[in-house]
Amino acid sequence: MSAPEISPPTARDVAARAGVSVITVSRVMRGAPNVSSALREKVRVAARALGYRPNRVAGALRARETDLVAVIVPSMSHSVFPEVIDGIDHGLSGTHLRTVLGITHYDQAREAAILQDLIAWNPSAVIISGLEHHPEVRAMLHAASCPVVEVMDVDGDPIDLCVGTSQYEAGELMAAHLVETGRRRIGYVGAWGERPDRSRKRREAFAAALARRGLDLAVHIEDAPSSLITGRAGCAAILAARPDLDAIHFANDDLALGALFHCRENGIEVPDDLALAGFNGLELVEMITPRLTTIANPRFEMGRCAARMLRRRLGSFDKAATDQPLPAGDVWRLPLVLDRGATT
Amino acid sequence: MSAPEISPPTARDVAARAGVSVITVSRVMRGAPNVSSALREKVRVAARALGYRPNRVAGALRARETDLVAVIVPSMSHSVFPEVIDGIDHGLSGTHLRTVLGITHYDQAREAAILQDLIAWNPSAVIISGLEHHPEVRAMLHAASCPVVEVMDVDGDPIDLCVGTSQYEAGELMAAHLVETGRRRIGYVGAWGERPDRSRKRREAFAAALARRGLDLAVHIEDAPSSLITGRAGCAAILAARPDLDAIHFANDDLALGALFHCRENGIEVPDDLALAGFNGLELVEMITPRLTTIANPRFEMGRCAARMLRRRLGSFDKAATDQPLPAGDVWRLPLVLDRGATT
DNA sequence: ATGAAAGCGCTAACAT
DNA sequence: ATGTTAGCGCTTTCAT
Repeated sequence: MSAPEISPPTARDVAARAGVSVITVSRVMRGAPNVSSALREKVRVAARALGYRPNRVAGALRARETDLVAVIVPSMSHSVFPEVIDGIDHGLSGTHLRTVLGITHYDQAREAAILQDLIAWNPSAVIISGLEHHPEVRAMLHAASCPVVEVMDVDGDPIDLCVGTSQYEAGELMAAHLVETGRRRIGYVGAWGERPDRSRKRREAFAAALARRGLDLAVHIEDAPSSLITGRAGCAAILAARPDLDAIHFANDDLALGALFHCRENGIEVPDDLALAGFNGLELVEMITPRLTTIANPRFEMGRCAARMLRRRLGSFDKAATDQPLPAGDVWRLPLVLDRGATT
Repeated sequence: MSAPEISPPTARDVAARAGVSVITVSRVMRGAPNVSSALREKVRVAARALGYRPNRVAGALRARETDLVAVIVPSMSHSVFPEVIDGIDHGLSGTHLRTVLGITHYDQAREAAILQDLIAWNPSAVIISGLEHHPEVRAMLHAASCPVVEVMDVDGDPIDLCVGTSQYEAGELMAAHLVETGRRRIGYVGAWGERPDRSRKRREAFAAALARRGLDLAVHIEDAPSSLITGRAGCAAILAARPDLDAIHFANDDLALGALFHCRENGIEVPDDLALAGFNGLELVEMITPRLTTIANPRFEMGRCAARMLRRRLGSFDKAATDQPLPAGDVWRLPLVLDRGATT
């Protein structure tokens, strides 16, 4: 509280103590070449004695290199984006790169404001969720003087780097599976204006794939954020309109799981009366009985790949890791895996 | 790729265009007083024309105020910490404060390294999970020239600010509930060396409260990270040793949920044969049948309060929000709410 | 291999 | 109300 507010030691203090110039301190601290081991050692001793840590803000200003990675995601309230962030953090470990977080809450205006604010930090990279952005956001990303990774989705026109899965592939995969296992009266339940846009892409691909097979799709979109409760409500709603359905595909696993509760409470046998299918491949979905059908979306891996892609671009494979050969190209499409669950 | 790498406009450029001095530009951009509306307008026009955004790194260096909040959490792989971060982000909105993230993976050495790295950014505040830290971490936090909030737990000796719930209270609450509802042969299942330490505190309080009632506690700790799978395994293991148990308290809801699957698969009636109790109050636990007993831990709210506490300390209630009166004191203990679930 | 000088882009402190 | 000067702490550039 009433601490004397002592300011931390600077490179000058270390230089004075070690009897060298500030620039030598700078070189030693950065591990730069051209310092004799004698001086190197003197500086190390002095720095340790004073508890010196280089001020990253000053270094960043002068070197025009902040080592900050702006990570912009739409939400933290389901496990998808935290897992992506976890993957990013994992992929960034061993570098000095640090994640600065922005949460848009699926609000494009907010996304623009956050990006603007983060870009003012002169980040070393931007990782942003999705390929669909407000024109202003696209413009800012294009103008950014750092690498940009768009993560999650590969169906579109990336600004720079991109890693994700194909939403179209997901929709087709699920349509093929449900039809192959004999379903013909198929519904789809989404939530909250289909945020993120990826869910709309999946639905459209799903509907198109069914159409190609001569089937149509009953669609119901709940006007509420995606959650178990919303899934339960959505399931009830679509069945009220179409009690004959033999399969429902949900925008994600949370909704599908909520639907499972509706079915349990109403004596609907899953998957015999009704198949339930989600998207994401959450751990829970793979444990619950009956197991739901889903598509495993590699969330952690997408984050990890985004980080590795950045490091490749930034040339920051300082520590090890260069041994693992990275894929070539600026768009990495990761595989989706169908989990048939109990629907066979 | 081969972009001309044009450097963004600076305050000088704006000043030149507006025919004023740089300091006037600075004052206008910060909304500082003592600028005539005529100049203010000129600067605004010039700034907009050039697409000028003040460089936050330079501003931070000079003003010795970064507006970065170092947020250090142990994990992103279950929903607890993402929700805390969501709360922090919410509580920080309307300020220029930005979250810089560090994930320790429950590794104290890593925690120290991350903190050291983040402190070198001269953050405006540190929010860190838990009260138990490596001595080196405690020392760094004490030496930090910014406010520090320890979040999650209030049972201990806070360094500065603190907001969380009482783990001891949680343990006692659950013991009282299980005993009141007639259980007498009680077990406890934890995971992974009881990380975070809070789970150990809860277990100890739980055991002590049972002891006061003349009951002892069968304890089993799985050596694996907390997850549904681990909960299922832990439940099986403790029942193998103690098939007579009539209640098991798990370190968290994930474990308890996994246990529920074990019970289902083995014809154990919950809660009639065996009561299952967790901790956290996850949405899912409140929907599943039978509903598990749990204690709602206000994760989002803890994050939000941490941010509000900081803003109080930093005096950054710039926009509105001052109307909501903040609690006094530097330690906020938030309430825990028992959710009896199906165990009555 | 080492250092001196200059300056990154901004804002505090001090004029006027 | 406006500007001038200085300098945050570091690293680039250019000597030596």
